[in-house]
Amino acid sequence: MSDIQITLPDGSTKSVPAGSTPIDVAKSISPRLADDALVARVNGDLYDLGRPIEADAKLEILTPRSNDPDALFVYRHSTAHLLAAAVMELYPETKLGVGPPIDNGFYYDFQRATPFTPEDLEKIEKRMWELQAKALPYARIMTEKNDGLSKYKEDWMKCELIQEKADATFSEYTLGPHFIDFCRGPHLPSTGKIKAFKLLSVAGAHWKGNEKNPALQRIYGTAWFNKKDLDAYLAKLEEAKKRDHRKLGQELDLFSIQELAGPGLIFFHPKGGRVRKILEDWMRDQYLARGYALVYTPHVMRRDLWKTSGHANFYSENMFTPMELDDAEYQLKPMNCPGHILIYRDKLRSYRDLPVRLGELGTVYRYERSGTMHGLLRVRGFTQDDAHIFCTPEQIESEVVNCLEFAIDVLKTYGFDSYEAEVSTWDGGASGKYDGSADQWQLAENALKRAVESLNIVAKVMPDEAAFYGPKIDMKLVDAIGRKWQLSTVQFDFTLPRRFGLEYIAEDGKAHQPLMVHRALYGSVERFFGILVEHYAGAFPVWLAPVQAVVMPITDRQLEYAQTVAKKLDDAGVRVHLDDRKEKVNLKIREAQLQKVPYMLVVGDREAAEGTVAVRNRKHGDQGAKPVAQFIADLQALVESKAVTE
RNA sequence: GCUGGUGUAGCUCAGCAGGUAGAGCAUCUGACUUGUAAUCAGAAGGUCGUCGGUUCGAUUCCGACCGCCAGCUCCA
Repeated sequence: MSDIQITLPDGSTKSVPAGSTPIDVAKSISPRLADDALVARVNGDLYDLGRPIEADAKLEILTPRSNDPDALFVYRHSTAHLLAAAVMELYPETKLGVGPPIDNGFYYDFQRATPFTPEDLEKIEKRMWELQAKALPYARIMTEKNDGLSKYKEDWMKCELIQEKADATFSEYTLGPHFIDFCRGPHLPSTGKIKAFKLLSVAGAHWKGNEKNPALQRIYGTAWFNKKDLDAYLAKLEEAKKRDHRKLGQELDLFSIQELAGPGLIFFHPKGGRVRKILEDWMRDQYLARGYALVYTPHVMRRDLWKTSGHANFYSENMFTPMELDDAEYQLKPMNCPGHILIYRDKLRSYRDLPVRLGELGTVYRYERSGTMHGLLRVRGFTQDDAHIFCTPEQIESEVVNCLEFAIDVLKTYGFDSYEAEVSTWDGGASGKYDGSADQWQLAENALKRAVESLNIVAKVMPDEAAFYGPKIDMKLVDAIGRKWQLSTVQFDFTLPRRFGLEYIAEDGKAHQPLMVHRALYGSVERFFGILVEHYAGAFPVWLAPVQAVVMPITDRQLEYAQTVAKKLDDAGVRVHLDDRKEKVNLKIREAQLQKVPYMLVVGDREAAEGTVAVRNRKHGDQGAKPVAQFIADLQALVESKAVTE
């Protein structure tokens, strides 16, 4: 048998007989490596440790310490198989769907007449650990397609997959005596390598994600290389639960959703309203400072308008149904763009007028399917910080740059340090599903890419992810606990200017069609508000806090002094509340802490005599006494700098 | 919309193998004048999501609907 050359990651080579497996090589390097090995990467492809290598190759042995996302994926995929094997032992009549790894874990889809209960999950998890302890091998078997189909005749979903995806010969993996799965692999050598996992939930799903297909039961789980990582992840889930804006929204009395009014419709309470005003004022001021004009457009408009814009056609399932009025049909607006377009079109525009930037905090109504609403994040009525820019081809690059700078400013202002950008482009026109000319797409996509470059933004290009009416760039922020949220979007639109026949008179004296850019930076004010609540866990920075300070007299002897303190703060523009109840300070402090008020100002006889307040900060506790004027000045400095620490 | 779960006082929750409900907090009243995370006592508060069915009798069992939750699908 001839030898082959194996090149290792450090550049060294090893000569081994052809047909050697990665685990053979690992053993020859060190027993410990062989022991830790999970999976191999051979010339960039993932291989089972026991799969022979036939020719010269680059080899990398992946272990938990490799910190390699592919290794974790294989690990989670194998855990999904472990789940399925346990289910098949306990409930042999179950039909198997698919079981892929996902971010943080895995799932497996099953079809079974009776639903899995939480108790079933416990039973399954217990069985999984039993199979884990047996260190069962994941064995790879090669099968002829025809044999495979008859082997899986009991499992219609697997047959469908084999029909669609399998080559003439395909791989399968067994795990124990009761489980075999059509699967590309690779997998861990044995269940003994799986050290930390937990089943999390069972939820409905449809075969191939199509709701016309049969409903399946999906069991979700999470899996990690070790218990510490698992515990850290579970702690993160707990933390996310604590930050849930729906829970905090109620506890902090920020907003509510009323059953009598309908789902997906938000009521901002006084405290939430106070914060929202700050967000809105900031945004409107920025619009004016950055050369946008503020406009207001109606909430209902004739259906004819929505026919012209095309929304009555391609967007109708997202619109509230029309209402009859004076023999005409009217419809609530799902978008602000047609309104802004009507303002643009209301007079003849010269190239000298461009760019025209029309901005509005426009409340739109969209029909969302009943099961899809989620707190403030997914609603039926929401307010976009929406602007439309009409410009010449020469202007688009600088307009895009301005939008992106603005978007980054939003992130910085609200305390988000990290973000990601995605440029979504078309397919080059191959499918015909995109509107607009190749010239337009090229112009716009180049402008987006150049803008991103000039600002040193790292952006992923997403081919064939554009809207049908134009390319776009989306910004995603990363919050305090590492979650990503889609926020700002800047989108070109080649369709609406044509549909509405928009024009400007250029230097050549002829009418040209302007380019149009949609852009929303908060996205939706409601949604952004929700993201802020979760990011700050309800403890808004001082400049955003609905109540910035609570004055707490210790006894009613200091009531009068407390009132003068509160008045001074109020006069200085501080959002202050006077807690003049006949209650103990301990209680007042506790409640203010729970309400996450940044400053508690205790006033007793000493403070009254000295003209001071005893400052307690929600995070740092007792800060000692300060003259009232000093406290005001300090707080104003925090507000002025929009500080996120206090 | 689909699958599964769920819905008891303002909030968090207990209870009921079918005999019209209970706690803590909040609210109200009274007492306590209190120094950095809950003072004490009393009172009041619910057509047990809605409608219908079974039953002598339903908050409890059954059905439909509505809302909420976890997902699917979709998306700002």
